[in-house]
Amino acid sequence: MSNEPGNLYFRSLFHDNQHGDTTGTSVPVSVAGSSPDYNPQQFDPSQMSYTDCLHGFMDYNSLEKAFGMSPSSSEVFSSIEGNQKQVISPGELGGGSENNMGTTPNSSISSSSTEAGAEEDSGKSKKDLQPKGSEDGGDSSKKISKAKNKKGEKRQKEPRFAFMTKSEVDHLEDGYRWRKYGQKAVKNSPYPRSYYRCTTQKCTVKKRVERSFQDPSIVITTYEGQHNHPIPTTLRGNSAGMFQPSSMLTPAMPMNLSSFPQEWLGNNYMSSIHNQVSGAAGSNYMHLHQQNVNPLDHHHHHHQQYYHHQQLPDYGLLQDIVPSMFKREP
DNA sequence: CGATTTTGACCGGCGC
DNA sequence: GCGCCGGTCAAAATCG
Repeated sequence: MSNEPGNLYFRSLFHDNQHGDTTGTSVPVSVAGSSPDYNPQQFDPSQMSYTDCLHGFMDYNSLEKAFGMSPSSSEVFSSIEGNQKQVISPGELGGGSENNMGTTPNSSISSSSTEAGAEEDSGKSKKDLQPKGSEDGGDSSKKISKAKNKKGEKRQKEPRFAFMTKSEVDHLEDGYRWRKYGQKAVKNSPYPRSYYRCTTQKCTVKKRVERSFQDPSIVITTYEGQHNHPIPTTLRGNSAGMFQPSSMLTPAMPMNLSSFPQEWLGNNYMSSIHNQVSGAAGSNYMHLHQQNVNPLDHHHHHHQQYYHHQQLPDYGLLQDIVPSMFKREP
């Protein structure tokens, strides 16, 4: 299914520059600056716990362990794999906001927040119908001989990491070079899903990009695998500069959405989580609430992040692994 | 002219 | 076993 389970970190970004994607160096980053309660100091001491957890968690080795990729701890989450069946509740997506996106698509999170009924239309008329065999003459030669992986390792168990981004552009600039290798229609969605692969040789990282069928302004990006090379383009984000809310704009810093969540989970991004995500630790997802964006701020580059996590097919829930980070502050 | 995108076919897993 | 479906391949088209 299209909405396959996965840990989804929902991030919302607002950029005024339309289609600045390929240039990629001007994506502004703000850190929850518009949140009324924003208080950078509150995270540092108290939230150190989950930040710390994330650091460990996002470390790749730890990630493997935590997700049961190493044999020693695999059984820990095997149960989680078994019972995850839930689907995102559409209503939860950005429930608090009104969809006033009509004129200012880049300034507010518009959640359709419709009920599950949205899945109806579309879907029909897939062009994927059977290949009409024959005609055309000699056919058989066109078979694809894929290199078989040697026995045991069939399916890749690469960790997948998905997040949602409110963006007008489908493909977000993250500093890496990607080559598109496929596109498929998503079931129950009018929007296609694109498949990208890192162009660096020997790098097997893949990436899927699709637009939410519920809220077209939201892009769901899923990274798979781990880059084994530095970012080909320029600089990377540093947590130092972005930590202070005053420096909402960090023009020199692209989004740097790497395939690794540690970069932005490890630093101040957590503050955004803490502030903007309201979720029940017991539920399987967290719903987002939108802080009001006042029109005056349109000229600012608001880059707000929301994290929305769902279930992962292979690795279980993030909150199950690191429950502390999903606790709501009283 | 090389690199990338487009796009239909093919593959393999899964459910019926 | 067949058909659906998500994912991938690769030839053709397009881009820079």
